[in-house]
Amino acid sequence: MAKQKVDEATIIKESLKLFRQTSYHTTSMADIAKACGLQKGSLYHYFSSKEELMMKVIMSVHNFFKEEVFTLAYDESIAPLVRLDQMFSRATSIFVNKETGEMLGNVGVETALVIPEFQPVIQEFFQDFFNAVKKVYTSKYSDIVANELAERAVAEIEGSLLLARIFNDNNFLKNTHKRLVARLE
Amino acid sequence: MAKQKVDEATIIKESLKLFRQTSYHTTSMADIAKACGLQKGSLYHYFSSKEELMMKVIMSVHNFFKEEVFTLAYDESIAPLVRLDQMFSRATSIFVNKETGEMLGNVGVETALVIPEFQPVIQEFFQDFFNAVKKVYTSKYSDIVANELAERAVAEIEGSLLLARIFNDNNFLKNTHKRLVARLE
DNA sequence: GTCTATAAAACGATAGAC
DNA sequence: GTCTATCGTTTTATAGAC
Repeated sequence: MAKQKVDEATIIKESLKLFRQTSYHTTSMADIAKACGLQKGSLYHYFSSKEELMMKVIMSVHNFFKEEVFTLAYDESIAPLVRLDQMFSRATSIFVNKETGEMLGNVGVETALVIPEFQPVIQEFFQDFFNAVKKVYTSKYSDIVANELAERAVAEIEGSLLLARIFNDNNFLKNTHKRLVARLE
Repeated sequence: MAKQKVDEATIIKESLKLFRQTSYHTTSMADIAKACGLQKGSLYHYFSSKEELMMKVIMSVHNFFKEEVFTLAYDESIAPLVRLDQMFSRATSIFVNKETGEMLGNVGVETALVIPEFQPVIQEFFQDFFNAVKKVYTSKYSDIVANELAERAVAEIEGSLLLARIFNDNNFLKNTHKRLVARLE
């Protein structure tokens, strides 16, 4: 047996990095292979197609957010304001990070529109995001108001993320974080 | 001389429609030619490359917004609240329209990250958008507050546009429009 | 010898460009 | 229509661990 150069998790991580940097459609299997130190054909030992690889990347991002971000919303031992602050802090630092950074916003739309299989899993990510934010707002507001605030928060975060990337300026994210937390005070 | 089947404006319009529907990178020159009833080679009579075509599409969208949307912000004969309402109404109806609909958000990021030439022109669009919104808020708020509100408004609009496309539900846009106008009341 | 992670080469399709 | 490049994918072969 040939010595194993990489494992599946490494390929997913490298793919995420590339998809985030240069989008799904402009990242080739050859690019991914090169980043992993493999020949592109060898990738098919781990994944049956580029779409299957992308699907696993999406699920990997979703799980990471579940475990590292969304979970904070449900920790009743922490005050709501602190929970929200921590959640947005973590999300922001993940988004800004060039390695693991946000991908499901821009790349999500890019792919969800063209590859129908991706749409439901991307929707699930945003639904979980929304639910987590709403949960915290519910501690202070009625269900209907919490719903509106959560919808607004997710939109604001994704929009400021888009502006941050277009203007190459992370202050858009930082300002949004501040505003969202202030809304709970 | 052979009869001219289409003019440049028609090609730009058809390209915009396709880029919006299926993104820049998955729309081929053959797709565009087909939509125009041309041979793909004929497109190079009008544009030297796909990138040049895209650049003209971006500028076309920008001009359309300048003339149809942003201009409203500077019409002092109309009350600020009405101006803002009209601006967001028009922007929303353009975004929702499948023909001319918004493109510089999602496709903007998709291309700006990969093709550096696009970044400054996409930035200009958002700067003009921001300036127009800020101008209206300035009638009621201090410069610093108007600045913040405008930044927030643009982020919210772009974010809700993203959610509208991912969930295939235009209510995200309608709700955002309502909230933004209410903020001026 | 068998299994498997890799490389190498080549496939058909399609891209942008002329 | 043709060209060249490159895409995602498939196939074949090889290297080394059990």
